[in-house]
Amino acid sequence: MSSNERDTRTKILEGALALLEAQPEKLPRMSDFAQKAGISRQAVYLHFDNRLDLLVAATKLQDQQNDIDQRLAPSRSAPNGPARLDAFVTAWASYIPIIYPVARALIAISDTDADAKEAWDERMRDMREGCAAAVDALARDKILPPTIDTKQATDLLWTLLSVRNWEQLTQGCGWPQDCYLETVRSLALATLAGQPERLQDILKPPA
Amino acid sequence: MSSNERDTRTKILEGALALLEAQPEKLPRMSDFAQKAGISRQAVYLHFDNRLDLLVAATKLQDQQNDIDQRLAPSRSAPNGPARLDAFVTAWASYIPIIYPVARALIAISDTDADAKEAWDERMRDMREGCAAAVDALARDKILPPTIDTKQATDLLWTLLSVRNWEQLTQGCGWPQDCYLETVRSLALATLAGQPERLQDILKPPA
DNA sequence: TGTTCACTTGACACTGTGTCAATTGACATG
DNA sequence: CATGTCAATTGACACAGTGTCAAGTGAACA
Repeated sequence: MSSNERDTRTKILEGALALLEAQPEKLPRMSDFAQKAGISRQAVYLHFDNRLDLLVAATKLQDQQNDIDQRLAPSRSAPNGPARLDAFVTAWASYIPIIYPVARALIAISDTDADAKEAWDERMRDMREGCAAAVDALARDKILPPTIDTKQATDLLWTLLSVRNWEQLTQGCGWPQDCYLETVRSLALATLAGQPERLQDILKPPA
Repeated sequence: MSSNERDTRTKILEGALALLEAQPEKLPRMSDFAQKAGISRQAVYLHFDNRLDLLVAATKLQDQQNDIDQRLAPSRSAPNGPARLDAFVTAWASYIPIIYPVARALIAISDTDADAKEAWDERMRDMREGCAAAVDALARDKILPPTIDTKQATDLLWTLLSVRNWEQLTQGCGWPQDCYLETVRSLALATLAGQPERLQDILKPPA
């Protein structure tokens, strides 16, 4: 039954998401995914070629469930460069905690698996396009500091917004999410939209 | 023979460093280390408990060979806050490319091995002290923006200077080292030493 | 001559991934 | 009712890599 097949597949994926979210520091094994879904380990391979395939499918499900396009809509319709930058930073920075557990697993296997690295890199390339669009909007408004070219500005914004930086600040340094968000917004606006005064109102101290 | 024993040990470590530097994206196996040193795989275990032990020893050898203390001396003797920050950023940012291959291996196994994570975290804690010292110097000079407390400033500087960010900008985005260094210096001074005009003279474009 | 000790050889246990083949059981269709 | 289909199960296997163990070798040293 085709609907049955879908059911099991999504049961695996939702179980996998639950497992990853429960303990983001642990990397579940294929047998853990199977157990969580209530099926045999081998049955997982009836639905996914391998671990990477499963994780990629999980990220796609997650993007779908969280309507990533809608989240980015305010950025796309922003009236000017700084507003666009602000909206994009806010959207992405708010999305990171949601995708973090799966992203973490993908990053972890990227260190040893070239295919996984490619999958993660592609994901980040997509995010980079959002950075590039925001930077372009700033450039059109002639707001970008003249000594910074757009490629470099994009690289900088892209790096500022990396999952690893979010991880270090919120997980490692204990920053609450709203503090992270405010800081990153201020930093982006100050550095790329020439609004250094933003730096003055950064930063509620971490709780 | 005790001197002989030392010889083999350092032969392994130097071989390991050479191997890691040759292909930083590949993670050599224990047998690769052995082969490079011209001994059997099991002999490696006569000198190191395990893979992590070997990698940690390699980082220590590297710190020793590169006289990390001397590199940080200019920072410690800087006459004021901004000079100290500048010297520290320069010293660390210049050191990253040297330690990167080994760091990369350590980070990679950190994703799955809790002991490795602890070893790497400890290394980063040491680096963090340098950040904290620079931030304290700025605070003493009353240069730190008043809304940023020292903990937060330290976290920010620490994150800016992370190996992952260096990796993304130089390896991922293709920035030459001097461009990375200039950018990071400017960013640190603009954000923490209230010198936003530094942002104007950032950034030779990447070659 | 005999002891010591670094090192070798070859085996093994263990973990985890991915593959394969035979079997079961439910369901649908003729 | 008989048949075929198909998801899922069971149990086995190959493979890679880490770390352990035991017996043996050979050179230096006493």
